[in-house]
Amino acid sequence: MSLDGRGPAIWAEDPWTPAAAGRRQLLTANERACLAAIASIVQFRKGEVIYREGDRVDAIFNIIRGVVTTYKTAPGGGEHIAAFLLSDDLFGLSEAGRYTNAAKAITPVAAYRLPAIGLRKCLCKDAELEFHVICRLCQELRQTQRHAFLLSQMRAVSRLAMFLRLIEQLHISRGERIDEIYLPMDRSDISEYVGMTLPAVSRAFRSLTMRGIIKVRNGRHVRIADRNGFEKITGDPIAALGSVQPNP
Amino acid sequence: MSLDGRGPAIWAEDPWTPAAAGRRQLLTANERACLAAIASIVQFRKGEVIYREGDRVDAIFNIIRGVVTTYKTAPGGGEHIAAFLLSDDLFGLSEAGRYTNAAKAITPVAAYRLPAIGLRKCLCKDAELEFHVICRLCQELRQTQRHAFLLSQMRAVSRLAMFLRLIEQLHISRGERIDEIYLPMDRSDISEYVGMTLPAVSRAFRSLTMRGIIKVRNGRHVRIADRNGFEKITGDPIAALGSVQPNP
DNA sequence: CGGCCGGTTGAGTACAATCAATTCTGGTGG
DNA sequence: CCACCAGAATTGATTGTACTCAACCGGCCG
Repeated sequence: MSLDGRGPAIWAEDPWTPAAAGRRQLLTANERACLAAIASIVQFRKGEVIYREGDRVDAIFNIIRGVVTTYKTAPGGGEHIAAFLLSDDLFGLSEAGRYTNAAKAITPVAAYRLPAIGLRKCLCKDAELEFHVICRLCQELRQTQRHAFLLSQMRAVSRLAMFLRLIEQLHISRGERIDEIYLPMDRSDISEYVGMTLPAVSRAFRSLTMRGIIKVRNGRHVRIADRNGFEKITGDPIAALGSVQPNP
Repeated sequence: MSLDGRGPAIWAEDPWTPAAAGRRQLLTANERACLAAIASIVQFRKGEVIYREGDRVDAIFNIIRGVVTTYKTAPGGGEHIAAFLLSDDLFGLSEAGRYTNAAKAITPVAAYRLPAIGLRKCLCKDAELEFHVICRLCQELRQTQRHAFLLSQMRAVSRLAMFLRLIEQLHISRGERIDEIYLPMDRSDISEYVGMTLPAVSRAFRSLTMRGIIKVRNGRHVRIADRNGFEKITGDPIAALGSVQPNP
């Protein structure tokens, strides 16, 4: 069991620190080593199912590289993607000892596998570590709330624009330089995340493109061409804070 | 500052304990006293706004009695309700020192107000307490994921049925005996939670009623008349677990 | 009694779902 | 290198659902 030279990693902002010091590595070398001691490294092929909804929880995962989705199957048979997870993200949320969602790799994935029992021991020993997990959970919760907010929008273009903003923020919060948003998932994944059909996603892309709001290259690279119009659609709270609001 | 005789309370299940021991009080008398020491009790009238999105976070709240909603305002001006919070729930999620949602009381509310600084000190002193907060956050996260799942449904009746199931589960997990689901919120709140217009909610109620799936009394009391039909619509995972799964 | 609020109902319309056909793209093998 | 193929993505035509706007009920309170 190689340790990849470093060990598990958790990145998050402290939700209570006002100075947006930005996302940073939360774990000390010590903590990473402690986690590494119980972890093994696992690999998944593109498209491979990692676990199913309702399976007994034996482990939590910490992504090293690649993209994972968690998802649920609707009564009608349709799939609903709950989240896209990237490197350093955790997944394996459970309820009463069972996974609440299924998970699958949508790219080749490498991850640390942290057995639940060992992890729990680590947590109870280290209050600092626990606090970091709390920070990460808060971030996860905010992200899921944003997802729900997106889904509550009635117009398809709003949903797609908000989706693009979410992905953009994801990249930004990782400190990646971006003039262009890279979409690691295909259109079908997007449609399952934003709660529309695949053709509707395609049309929404076209609508935004033809209005000059975005420019699409290669299907997976999107550039915000008209930031103003874009924010008018998404109601970007960050921009709203930054820009002036003289008379409400 | 009275302590209400007991002090702050957090209820949750341990997500990793398979034996569904059910929801229970997580805090020891000690911990409750510790929290009580920094807490004050606050009251809000029905309809009163507790804080706004983007306000500086000075405190987290723990509900004693009453119902609170957290919500966001959409670009178009519409409101989106992120969650309904009941007694013993926590609210005041923050990002970079600011509230991520607004909060308002939809009934008269009494709550403990826990200053953020003091709370943080309490947390870092007590690994046990932190673990309980983690349990609670996981529960919150699951709830929000279910909300997103609900919102991803395309048919209005599905959304409403799932909403009713959510509220039912809420009551059940609190150990309340229920033959009838009580809705503490009005139709407008429901519409803002399930992402539809108010008339659409009304029609969905009527549709379920006329199909014999539910019976409505007084607008705020709903009984599941046809549990089978109901679960066919919601795809109840609990029922799915309860039913046979001979070969996984 | 009359206004007000929460809730329901009705008519018309617009948007996205549906089903299906077509184009585009990347990868493979001749 | 190009032809071919399979999957992804776009486009088209039609239908249906839920939004929109507006009128209407019924209880509650002044």
